[in-house]
Amino acid sequence: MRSYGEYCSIAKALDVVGDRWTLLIIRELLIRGACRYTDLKNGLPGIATNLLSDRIRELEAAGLVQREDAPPPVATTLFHPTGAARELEPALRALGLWGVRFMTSRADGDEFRSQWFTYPVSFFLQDGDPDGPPVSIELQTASDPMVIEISGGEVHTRLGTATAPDLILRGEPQLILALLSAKLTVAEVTAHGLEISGDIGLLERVLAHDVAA
Amino acid sequence: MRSYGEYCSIAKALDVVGDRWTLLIIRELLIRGACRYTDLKNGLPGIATNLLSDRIRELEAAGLVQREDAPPPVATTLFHPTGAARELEPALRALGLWGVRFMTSRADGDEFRSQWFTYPVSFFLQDGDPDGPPVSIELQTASDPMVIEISGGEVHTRLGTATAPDLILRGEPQLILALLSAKLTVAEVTAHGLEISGDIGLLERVLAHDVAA
DNA sequence: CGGCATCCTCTTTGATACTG
DNA sequence: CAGTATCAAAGAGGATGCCG
Repeated sequence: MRSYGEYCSIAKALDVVGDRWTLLIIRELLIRGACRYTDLKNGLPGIATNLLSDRIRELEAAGLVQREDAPPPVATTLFHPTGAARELEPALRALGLWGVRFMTSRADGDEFRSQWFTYPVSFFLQDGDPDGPPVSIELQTASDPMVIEISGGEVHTRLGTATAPDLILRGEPQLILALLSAKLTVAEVTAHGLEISGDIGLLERVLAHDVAA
Repeated sequence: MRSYGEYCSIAKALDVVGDRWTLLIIRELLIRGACRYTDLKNGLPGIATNLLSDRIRELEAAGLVQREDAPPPVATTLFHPTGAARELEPALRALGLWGVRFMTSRADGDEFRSQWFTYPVSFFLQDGDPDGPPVSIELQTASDPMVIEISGGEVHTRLGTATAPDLILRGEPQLILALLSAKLTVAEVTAHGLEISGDIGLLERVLAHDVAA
């Protein structure tokens, strides 16, 4: 990217991460941790492969990505986010929170990946009963399954399935999001086709009732 | 900007403000409030005038800017930031804080405008003595003069001069920044050419000693 | 298959000149 | 003051080829 040539910390930050796709690459690396090239490509639908390779190299040069030629059994290149990249998390969180306003409907053709639930979950869910038992919620969409684990006051997410989820939400991501953000009620999302099975009362424990969004 | 086509709030945010120059236009509007076209152009050195006019129109369409054809005596168009634009402030703050790491030296040819001090001042200064008397610090660089006003626990900045500043800092912005961020001492910045006059002890009151940057 | 590089087309940006 | 108009240069997108 061509520098803005401004002695301003916002402009300097954008000199490094303001290029198209760059912040989304950081998003994938922060959500998923070290990724293979193919993981990144899958998490960034629409990116041209030459652009991805260019951006990775630029991020390496800027010290935001570290490349590791992993030996067998991995036998592939892993791209790690560095500390400087992790320090961008507050900026990504702030942008993501601001962008929630555009998520009420899903544009035709918009791609979706389960891991993108990570930020919204962190915005909208909290453990309302830190002393309660550990519970898990499985999210099933057209993308990979994902699990929200609530335990001891902490809310975590990961790709994968739960062995015995306490609650399963199955359907369109925008319905799951409407439910988690309390924009729609259980009755409403069910009417729109979301399949809910398990301990519905669990939602009371995790829904944050004080989000400024 | 071409949409990323991803159902992710970060991608959606970048669909709106991810274009080159867009966040910097928001920066100017948030720092200065309603601006004339010429103010924006002056605060965005390097932008092509056709791009500025394009971006303003896009921001208007997105509901981040409101145009006002001010009647006399102003007799010019004013561009106001909307509430949605103001809600981007946390994102700009986070990016600006991250970008402070690139401010230790000033690249050759980097432009500077006094109002860009606003965010760094908010990062690094605080009123350590909320019950103390109101004081003001005037910053004099090659750009317009600027005033930091400390009073009742609050720190404010504005373009302009103070009638009787308690402290004047005059010299290169990177030296002022090094002083405010406590990267260099008074003795060091003075040795590098910063002219300091007035109540130096005042710095003790305002330097935040606990910034995570 | 994973990690690119090349080629080509199309879009966006930048620089400058000009206008009501 | 607040833009348009024009044109060259850079960047993005898409397809495909290559090599371990």
